[in-house]
Amino acid sequence: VPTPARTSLDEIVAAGRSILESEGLEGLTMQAVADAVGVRAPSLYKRVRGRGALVRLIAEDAARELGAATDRARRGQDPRRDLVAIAAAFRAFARANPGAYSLLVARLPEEWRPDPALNARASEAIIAVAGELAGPADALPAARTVVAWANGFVGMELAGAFRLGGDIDAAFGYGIDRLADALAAGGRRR
Amino acid sequence: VPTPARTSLDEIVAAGRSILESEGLEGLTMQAVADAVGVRAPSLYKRVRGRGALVRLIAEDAARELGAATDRARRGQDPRRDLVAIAAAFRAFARANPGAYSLLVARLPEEWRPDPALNARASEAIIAVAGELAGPADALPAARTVVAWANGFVGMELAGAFRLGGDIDAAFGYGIDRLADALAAGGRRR
DNA sequence: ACCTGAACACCGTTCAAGT
DNA sequence: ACCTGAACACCGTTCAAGT
Repeated sequence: VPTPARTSLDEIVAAGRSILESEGLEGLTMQAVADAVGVRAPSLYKRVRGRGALVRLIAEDAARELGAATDRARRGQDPRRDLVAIAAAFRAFARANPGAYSLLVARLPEEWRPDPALNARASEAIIAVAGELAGPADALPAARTVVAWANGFVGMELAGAFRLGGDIDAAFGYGIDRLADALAAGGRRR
Repeated sequence: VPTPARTSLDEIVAAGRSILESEGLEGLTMQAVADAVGVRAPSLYKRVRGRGALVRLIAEDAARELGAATDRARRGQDPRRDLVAIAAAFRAFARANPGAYSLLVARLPEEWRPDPALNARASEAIIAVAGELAGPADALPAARTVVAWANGFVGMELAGAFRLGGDIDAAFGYGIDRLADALAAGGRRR
């Protein structure tokens, strides 16, 4: 007599993501997830290979969401406006999902890391726009400069590393403006 | 009859840092540290409050080292040269000490985090130079832009996030050049 | 004063046994 | 086909007992 399924992979991933946000990565235990979905811990292994695989599924779920958010921010008319809008969407996602965002940038064991293709997809929009601003020859280093800045800014903000006071929103605006100027100037130089 | 000390706090921190680099943060267990210094795990608690405190001591040790390295890179003659040199020193430290560097930027429980003052000290040099380039009015946001970019770039490099090929060294050079241009231009505008 | 074994509560994971 | 309790190896940490 087959036992009816009492949970699902989607439910497990969603519960895990919620626990990650409220309890952090150390709080994301198989026991906590099992409790949340109403099952005993060993049962989780019917649907996930283990904790590392669950972490990875959560990261991939978040990467897809981040990619969709940055895509929505891009309108395709004015590259500079798009750059600002994508950066804002990126930051908004990280602030709304600090646990998941940290997972996307953390140095984790290989098996825990999200599919590289998904991570690439999450920076697709910003790469395209950076290329439009800096010119095709500099598209890749320009995109890397913007993505690195955005990742670093948001990461420091989440880590509470901006401790000297001042207006963080203004610093974000200053940064994206200066970067947009710099990429456009670098492109014109050729 | 007092037992002679068989290890020291310095030795424990050094062993912990070495294990962090070779085995990662999950591999940094009290057992592994105890083995490395030739003592049983409970003995470590005579010198460290617990694993979180040890992680914090390691992070603070690394922050001091990073601060010293960026200080050495700054000569105080040409701000633009200094900016490039400091960024290079920053990146070199992170590549030589990826485990410790990740600790400095990771989102960790409050008790594990290094003393904010030490973290601030590690970015002191870059803040001063960014101020010289961008002008006193923009010193803080300018410094934050540079530090965010450097943190983000190095973090992505360590996480293996640059997967589209191309020359990573060139991208680093491109970024620092564009940022130096942009800060100087932003300052002149006033 | 420092070190140790034993113990406790907690992990992740496996697996035979249940339905 | 899915779920479970029991078990195993491993954590961090405490503490009484040793020297």
